[in-house]
Amino acid sequence: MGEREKPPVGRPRSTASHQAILEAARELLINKGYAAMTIEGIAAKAGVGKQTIYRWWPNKAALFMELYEREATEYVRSPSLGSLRRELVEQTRNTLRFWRETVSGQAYRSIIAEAQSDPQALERWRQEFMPKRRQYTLQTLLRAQKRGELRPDLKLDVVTDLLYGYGWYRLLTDRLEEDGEVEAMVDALLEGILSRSNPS
Amino acid sequence: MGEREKPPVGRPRSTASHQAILEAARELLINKGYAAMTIEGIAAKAGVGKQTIYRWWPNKAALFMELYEREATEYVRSPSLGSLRRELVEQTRNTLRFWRETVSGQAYRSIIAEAQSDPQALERWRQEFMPKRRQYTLQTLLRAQKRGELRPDLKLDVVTDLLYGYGWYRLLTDRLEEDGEVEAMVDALLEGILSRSNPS
Amino acid sequence: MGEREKPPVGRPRSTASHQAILEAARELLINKGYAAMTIEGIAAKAGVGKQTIYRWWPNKAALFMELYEREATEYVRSPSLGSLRRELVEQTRNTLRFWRETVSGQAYRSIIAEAQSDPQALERWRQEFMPKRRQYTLQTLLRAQKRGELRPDLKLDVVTDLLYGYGWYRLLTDRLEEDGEVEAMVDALLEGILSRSNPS
Amino acid sequence: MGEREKPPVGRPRSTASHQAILEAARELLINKGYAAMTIEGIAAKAGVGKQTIYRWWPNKAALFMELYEREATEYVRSPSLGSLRRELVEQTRNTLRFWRETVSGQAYRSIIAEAQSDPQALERWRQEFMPKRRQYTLQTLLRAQKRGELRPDLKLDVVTDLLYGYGWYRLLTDRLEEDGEVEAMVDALLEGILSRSNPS
DNA sequence: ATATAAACGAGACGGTACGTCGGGTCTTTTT
DNA sequence: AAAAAGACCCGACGTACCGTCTCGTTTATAT
Repeated sequence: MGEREKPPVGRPRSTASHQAILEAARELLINKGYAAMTIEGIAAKAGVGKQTIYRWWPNKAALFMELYEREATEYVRSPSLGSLRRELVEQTRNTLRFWRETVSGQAYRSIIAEAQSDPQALERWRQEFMPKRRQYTLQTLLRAQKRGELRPDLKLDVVTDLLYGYGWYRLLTDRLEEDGEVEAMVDALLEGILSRSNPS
Repeated sequence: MGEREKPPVGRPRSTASHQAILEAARELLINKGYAAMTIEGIAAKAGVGKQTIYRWWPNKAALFMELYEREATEYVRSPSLGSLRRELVEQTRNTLRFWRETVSGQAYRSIIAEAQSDPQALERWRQEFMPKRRQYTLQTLLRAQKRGELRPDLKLDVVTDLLYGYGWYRLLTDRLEEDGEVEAMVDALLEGILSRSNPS
Repeated sequence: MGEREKPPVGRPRSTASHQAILEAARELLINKGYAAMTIEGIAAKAGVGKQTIYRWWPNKAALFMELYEREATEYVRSPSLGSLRRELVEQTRNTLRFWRETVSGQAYRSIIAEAQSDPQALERWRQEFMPKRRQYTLQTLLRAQKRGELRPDLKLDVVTDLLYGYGWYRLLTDRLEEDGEVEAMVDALLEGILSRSNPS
Repeated sequence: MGEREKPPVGRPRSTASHQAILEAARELLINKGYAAMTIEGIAAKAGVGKQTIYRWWPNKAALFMELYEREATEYVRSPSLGSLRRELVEQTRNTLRFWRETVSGQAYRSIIAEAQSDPQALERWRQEFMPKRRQYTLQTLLRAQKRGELRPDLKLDVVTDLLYGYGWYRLLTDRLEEDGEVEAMVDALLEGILSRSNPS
């Protein structure tokens, strides 16, 4: 009945190498930046054969996704704070802060960049990676909708696109510094930009 | 008083080569995609020395900006259509269509990608390139604000970030196909997402 | 006591590539001449990455020394022919013939030429290459000296310089054709040029 | 009847440029060595267009011959010193010293080298340049032969080859330093290398 | 104990593109 | 007509990584 996992034969994967590779990649990224973070360099720094990297990750992007996942969950959550406004502000600011303060934020830029010239990578990423990230925002919106705070006909995916797009745009144009604009953005989105006296 | 332009000495820049380079780059991009569009390849196809390319453009990104500018202006404008809603919908859809239908759209993705690993390129780009693009959206918003359609306290830059972010996000996740979501997005932005009966 | 050869690690050197490189170099030299025999061309013809050449030879000169050594030993020896006169004539004519008839002779000119603008190459060459070549002449002279044919106070290195210099001079001025002058040269060297009736 | 030199039309050759080119070439040779002495570099240093160099000299070798000729005549002569032995020793040592102490000696190595890959240059050089150089040695030998010092059947060209070959060999293997070997060489050549008691 | 299997480090391999350098030519304006 | 300036095409340079491919070695399970 239940799937039978036949126990693996042969030498098991070396956790030491696994760790060394991720650590070397991380350091290279911090110290030299993305361009200088080559597979060749990672292998050398980690004291590992190149093949060992290629055995476990198909490319750099995949390697970085692993780095990213490890750090992201600590920063970005979907907490209940009572008010949707506060929740969205908090969530957006946390995301920008995460990108600003950790290596993985930089990696994220790199992953996005790399996906632009590699359709397969982009597809894989859209399938496996993005939904996990978008769910936090979607959950928040969904809760609010259930509370009756949101217009019932609203397409939540579109709103998520707006919120995510805003974040990406600031990330990719390197404008992650803390300013008051996140509140203004959330306010515009919640209330709309039209003047109430003159609904179009 | 008046600037004195001393006439240039030496062989003048060859417009033929200039054109040939841009054309070769364009064709390579169309046929083989961004990754295959190498400086080496462009030079060969254009019948030009590599040095001639390096003499006039510091890198591929710069070369593509020139390509992009040429095509973009035909697609994206800031027309007066009476209603802000119609203008924003039109503008956003035109932008997505431009990216979808022309080579330059693909190039745009590449430029964004490349800028992520080259801070100088990004800076240059933010200075020289982005304002020219953003102005179309800003003008539209400004006109509406003058007509009294928009809340007077609104930060137009924040709204532009939202609109531009939305576009980028769809571009970079390869979701440029025509769907009804642009209208929904503009509607959410104009009217806000909160239910009216229950303003937060 | 016995030397401990630690077994080599990693992929072993490919003899096929080694051979292909030498063969390609040889053919290019024959067909197109020295100037056209570029590293780039050799790599292409041999179906080999450029790096593979640079990994094993520091420059073209080194590559050719290997070619040269292979052919030279068949032509130039230090045979015992009974008479020193016959031995020197034979040896000198064989050398000129070798240079005249084989590709390596032409290469030799090129190596000499290249060494003139590369002090390190010259030094390496003097250390590793020249002694092997000079030994054939030196052995011949040494045998004769032991037989008592030569003046016992003679500096054999100086005589070798004279003989080798003569050969080089004819090589480098492109006068390798067979003529009677080798015998005359050896005769002058053996007997001296002074008239016996009037020793200076 | 008499040849009519039609007066030159247009801007006359600039002696300033001519001098500047030679001087720049000389300095580059001294300071950076032959490899770094490029046409490009000479033009830049002399403040001259490359074309101006190509207009007057077909290649680097020709340019250096001009440099060489200027200096050589001061060092190497064919003086009468009474004894052939003294004359040959003096002449050979002067030649080596000239090559060792002046820039032109280095240039000579370069010219020889360059001629190896340029048959036309070699031919031109053998016709125009070498006879002028060889005559000093030939004159010395001829005087001695007339005095009856030399074996009357001797081919003087062969002896000149030996002497010149010896010099070239030391030049090209970078062994120009003063040692006692020149005397030993001349002695071997004059007296022969065979032991008198046992003529072969 | 001994086979079998997989992962490992090391490093050579065929390639592709890089960015630079210099050669020799061509095209301007200036002298 | 010659000069300076400098852009042009060309081709080779030596380097950096890519992703793949042997090797000999190590570390497990299966017999």
